[in-house]
Amino acid sequence: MGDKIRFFPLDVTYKVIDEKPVIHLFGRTADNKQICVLYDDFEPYFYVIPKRGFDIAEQLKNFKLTRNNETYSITRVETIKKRYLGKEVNALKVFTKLPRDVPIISHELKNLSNIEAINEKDILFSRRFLIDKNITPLTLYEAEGSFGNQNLRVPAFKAEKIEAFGTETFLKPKLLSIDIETYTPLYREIKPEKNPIIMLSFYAEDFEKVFVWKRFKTDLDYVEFVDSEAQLIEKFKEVIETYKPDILTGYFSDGFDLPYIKTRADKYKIKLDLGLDFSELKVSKGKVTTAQLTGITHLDIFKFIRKIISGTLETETYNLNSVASELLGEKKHDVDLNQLSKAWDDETELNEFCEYNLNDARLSYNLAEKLMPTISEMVKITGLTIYDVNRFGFSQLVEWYLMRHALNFNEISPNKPSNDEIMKRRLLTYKGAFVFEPKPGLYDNIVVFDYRSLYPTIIGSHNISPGTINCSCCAEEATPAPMEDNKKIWFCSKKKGFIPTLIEDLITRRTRIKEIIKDQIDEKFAILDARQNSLKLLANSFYGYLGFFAARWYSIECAQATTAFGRYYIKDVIAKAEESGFKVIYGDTDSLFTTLGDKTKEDAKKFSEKINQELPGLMELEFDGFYPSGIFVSAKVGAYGAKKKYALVDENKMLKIKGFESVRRNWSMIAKEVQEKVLEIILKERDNEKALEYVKKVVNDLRNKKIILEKVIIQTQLQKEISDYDARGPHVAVAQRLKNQGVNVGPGSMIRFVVLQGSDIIRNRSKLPEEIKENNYDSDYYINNQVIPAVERIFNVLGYTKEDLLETKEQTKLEGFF
DNA sequence: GTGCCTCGGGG
DNA sequence: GTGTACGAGGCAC
Repeated sequence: MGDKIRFFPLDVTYKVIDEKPVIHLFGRTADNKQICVLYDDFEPYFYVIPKRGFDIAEQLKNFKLTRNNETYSITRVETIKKRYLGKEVNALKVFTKLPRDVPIISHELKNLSNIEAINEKDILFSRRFLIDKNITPLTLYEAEGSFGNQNLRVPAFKAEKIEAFGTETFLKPKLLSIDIETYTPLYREIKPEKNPIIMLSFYAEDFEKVFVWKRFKTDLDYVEFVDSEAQLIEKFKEVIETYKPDILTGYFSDGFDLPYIKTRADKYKIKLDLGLDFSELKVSKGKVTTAQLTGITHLDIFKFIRKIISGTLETETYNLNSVASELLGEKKHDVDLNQLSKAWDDETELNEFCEYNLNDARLSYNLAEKLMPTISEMVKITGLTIYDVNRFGFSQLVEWYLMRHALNFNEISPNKPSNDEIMKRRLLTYKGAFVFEPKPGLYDNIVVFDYRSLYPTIIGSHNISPGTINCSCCAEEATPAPMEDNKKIWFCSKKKGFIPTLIEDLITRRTRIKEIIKDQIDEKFAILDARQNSLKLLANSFYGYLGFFAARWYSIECAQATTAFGRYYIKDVIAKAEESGFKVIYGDTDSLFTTLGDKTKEDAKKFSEKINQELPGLMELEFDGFYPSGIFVSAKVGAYGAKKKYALVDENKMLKIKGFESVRRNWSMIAKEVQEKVLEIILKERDNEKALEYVKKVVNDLRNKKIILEKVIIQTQLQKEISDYDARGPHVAVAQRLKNQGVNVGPGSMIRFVVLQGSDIIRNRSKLPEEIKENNYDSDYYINNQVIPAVERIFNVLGYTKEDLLETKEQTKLEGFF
């Protein structure tokens, strides 16, 4: 036999060479060199399930289709016993010559009679390969074969055999981060077709560089001048070609940096043929834009953060500054980007912008490095590439996890629903979680309990799965799910289903890891912690997946049964808590907030232990925390209290705010500021009067124009051409005036305005901050439409009305007289 | 409830 | 490329 090499796969694609699909596995060898392992012994296939009692294998073997002078045929057919949603079927595994034949032939077969179903016909060949050969990116494999010639940027190794080699993981892929700054004057939209890239920065472990195409005096050693934007783009290529990263990363680089670079490169007819097979940077534009390079993994760290870990972050905004502050404790440089284009035009020095540019690349790099353990654990659990894990949502991660394991269970994966089916499914709703409405108020000594992984443990413990539902074997003796309507749903009690088995496996793996890391503080901790977290995230997504309209394993009955059990268990624990003398103030889905009353924290812990003795399977109630004080706020509309809207302060005086108005940019700074400060005074200082006085002071300051203009600016983005607006809000009116002044505003322009005093309608009183000479903003507008709504509900809880907040100091005094 | 509009990330 | 594309929240009606 030939040579042997060991390597970590990172990216996979295939090419048709000599009428044969050849898998290309790009990665790095154990001795740290880039490589492409080729494999040509994998055939495209799909499944046909014939109608019971019909043998159509021969008929399929002879199938031929001619279209546009091309012949499509089935190369061979295997008869194979499989399971489909838990039931045994005699399936036919139908092979074709090329991957592209699969959709064409399978589509044509639909017309044949005696076919029950056609499955697994839309699984990308590369992904199919990873599943069938049980290859997981980032883990070590040994390939046997020989080096050969291919037109690639890296050595090609033609493999006859690829086998797992131990459990080693590729821990340190070579990361390179990029960031660009573009020419975008104030009030203009970001426009790649029109405006140039003016700076480009790179950051890596041992490399930092900022390219700029205008010269100025600088002491920054990482700044390198080039003569034109075209040269800057050439540098972009050159650095990637010479640095040879495994992963190219950026913040929102799928949606911004790489598409922008591509648009500019097209303008100069520069080919971005950076793929390791010399293919070009591929930008696909839809509602969601993606940028892909063959062989080099493009990681948009923003996308991963927003899609996968946003739930575990405190911040509600996912811009680089907030995310970096929370995860890294570092911020973006405080630079007014509006001045960049002006400085560029004025030919002044750009040092602070270069520093800013490099720092952004550095932050993305550090974020990518920090999240690498989570990403690679997700890769190892799902078997998908980093590129896919980065872009998939939870439902897709669950789906691919299921598809990978379907093979081990000898299950055929169900098909994706048709559009019609999706439309039907979208219309179906069902009862969700139970919410114990909070009575608005300020509370002391709050104890929080929650069911650990409630839905996953329910699915596991009650064997909830499309393959175990209403089985005939248990029709007589099974205990049905606690549905409140008359619907009778039960799940097999004799045989564990496919989905419950997988979800319990995830839960027990996680529990085991949590046991191990209890007494581990070394460098292994980060990896194990990332692993347990990934396992949790995936397990938690199963329930949503079962009820997700586009899911292959969709089952609304399973989703319904899951929430029915959930309601049963939370109501059960609420009743038991009250029986035991705790006063329940709030409960939602899987958690329970009670006040201690005359009980102690120890009593609370004992209570959860007692509950646990009665719970089935892996279900468990946890004592989640103790908070000296907290506030629950009522919702503005509807008969319900405020779901998920509360603020707590813990024993370390840390404020935990949930569900308050997300801080959107179309709120003025003063409104955001007041809300945060009020919660702080009430919960930390326990001084309602002080909070009230604080608001009154702000209201008063607004009346007396003592609040600076900067804090009352409202920002709204123009979404379309001014003429296309039916509803002409204030920002549209301001944009119109800007346009009349000759400023080119259009879709994307950020309109900043201040509402001035007067009696006219609001849009006629909205002015640009630059047009305003004194603080003649409309105090009443800011008081009534910004500041008061931000805190009104908080004060309602404390027994104050809007009127109390609005009393001026003078009026207070007057009242004293009466 | 439906439909329209806006935001988000990036400069 | 075994093709194709957001998701949630506020507001007016």
